[in-house]
Amino acid sequence: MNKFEHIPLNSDLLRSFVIIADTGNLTHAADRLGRTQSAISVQLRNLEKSLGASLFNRSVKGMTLTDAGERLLPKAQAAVAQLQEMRRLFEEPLTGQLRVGIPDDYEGLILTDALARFARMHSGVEVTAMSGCTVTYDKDVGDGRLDMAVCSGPEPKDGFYISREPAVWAAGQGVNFLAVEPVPLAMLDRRCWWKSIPTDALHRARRDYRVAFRTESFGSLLSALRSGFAIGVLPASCVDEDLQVLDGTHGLPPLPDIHRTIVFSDRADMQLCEAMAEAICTTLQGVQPGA
Amino acid sequence: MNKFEHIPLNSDLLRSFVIIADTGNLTHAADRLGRTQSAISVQLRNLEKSLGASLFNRSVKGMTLTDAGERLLPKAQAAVAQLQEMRRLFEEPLTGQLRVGIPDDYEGLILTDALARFARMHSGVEVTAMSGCTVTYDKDVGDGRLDMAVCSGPEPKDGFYISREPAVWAAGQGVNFLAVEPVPLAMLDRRCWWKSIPTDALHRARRDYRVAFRTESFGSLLSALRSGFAIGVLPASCVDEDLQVLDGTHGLPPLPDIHRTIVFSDRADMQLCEAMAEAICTTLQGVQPGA
DNA sequence: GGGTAGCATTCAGAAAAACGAATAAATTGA
DNA sequence: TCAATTTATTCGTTTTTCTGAATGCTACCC
Repeated sequence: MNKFEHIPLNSDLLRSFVIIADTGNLTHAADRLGRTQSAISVQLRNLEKSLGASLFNRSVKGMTLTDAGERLLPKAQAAVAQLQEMRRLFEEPLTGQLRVGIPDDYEGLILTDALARFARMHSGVEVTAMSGCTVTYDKDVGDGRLDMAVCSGPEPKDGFYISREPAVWAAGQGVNFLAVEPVPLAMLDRRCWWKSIPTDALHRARRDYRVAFRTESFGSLLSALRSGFAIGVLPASCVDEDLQVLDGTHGLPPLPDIHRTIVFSDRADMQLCEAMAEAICTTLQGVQPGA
Repeated sequence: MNKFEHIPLNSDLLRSFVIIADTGNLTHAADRLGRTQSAISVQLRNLEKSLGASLFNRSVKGMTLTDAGERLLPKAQAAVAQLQEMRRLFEEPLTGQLRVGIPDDYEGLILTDALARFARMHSGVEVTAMSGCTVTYDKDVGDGRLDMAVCSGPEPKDGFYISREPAVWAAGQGVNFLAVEPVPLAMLDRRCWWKSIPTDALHRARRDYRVAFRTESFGSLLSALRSGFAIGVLPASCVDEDLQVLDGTHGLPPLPDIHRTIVFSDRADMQLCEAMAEAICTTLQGVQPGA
């Protein structure tokens, strides 16, 4: 009288699902879950079988959600978050100091939310945030000037892989750059990968361009694009109703994905880092669906 | 870079926790979970270790929640329910007919909620509910006149053990029966265990009593007690602010627990039964905390 | 066309969890 | 005091899951 099928979903499988969706990559997900790729592959297969629905379109570029997966994701995220929250019920509050570096580009805009969330949850921790360019963080963390840093770029760094999203060509609504030659380009003027992504891509596609707008501030870049003055490269999640995405049909070359990683210092208090990483992941999850 | 401690609680452990709390009995919980008693004992130990808190006071009478357990229970229930809900996202709606028997005592009052919940969730199922006395259900289910029935009584039936709660002596607020002899007793006049519980207990304690109120309706019994006219036996969850609980300090003997079980017909559609059982359990969980 | 990245699958072995059965310890009830 | 109930624990066995390493497949990129 005890053989009931209606057993709740296993939260471990669900967690794997969420992290595969975050990273869009089985291998990275497996790494983050502390499992092997084959184990996660099997887990996902079991989850899909148990639900009777396919959750991901597998491709050689990675895993993208199916409609069913898209429907499941927010609920799964909520469930996992709830389970994580429950653990905090019995934990004593964290204390200490934490120096964290976050990019000063679009992620800087988003991640202030993570800092606020963290401050609300762990009021005993004194956080020093530093907003700067990803490329220097590697060294800052290695040298112990930072405890942890969020890094993003076209190549995943060694560290705690968080998520990825496509980079896209963006322009203001209603503007047609199809015929314009050379293309007017708005770009970030930084000593980092942001600068070279658009020009490299255009070079490869042998498309002629001119730099019409140059700025160090990500906010200014967004404004320039919205105004219809030029086109440029943005992370997909930045595109809102004022912007349109341009692609191959407009004669523009494909762009690499942007990968997010967190790097940690050996000397850091990992409990604090972990809590901050959690806040960051949660914040980014809230943003991703709009991507 | 992947060794993180902050792993969400495992939902299987949490489910075990919820069901132990429901049943108040490791052995029954294990039965319901389709595991052995030793496995559940170990699971609980692991959950407690992982939270760093003790969740149950173990006694030879069963398991009762500690303060920590009391705090965790509602969240755990919500989390498990959420996981169960998620499964429904991908299931096709149930159809068919289901004949279910529910007691016409206090549970009948509560379980109409379960019927309503079930109807809302599974509109394709035609439910026929029958409200009557527990003792006849055994036969009705065995003979196939009912697909399932909720049974309650001072002894657990063979079947799907749901939960238990104490029976208590109750009287209207502000009334003092300490000195009254013989005790004025209000009782249910039924051919079932309800009738014999109070009288048996009083006999054993050699306390003199007289039957001051006799009714077949549970509602009337409640009214009689509230009015201060007599004392009687109620399930603990029925005691509200109009009633007081009497115990040994008032010279009244201890009472047995009331056990709830669901029995199923061999010929019933178990998918439907399962869904109904889930609705019933969820409803009762919502009530229990007030017990 | 060759190299690469990424997922699926396989297999032997290791590790973890549960079984089943038995026993200990504690407490209640007769 | 004895019997019954209930949880805790133990132990050898079985089942399940994961590892690690390898292989196949496919699509993409130079």
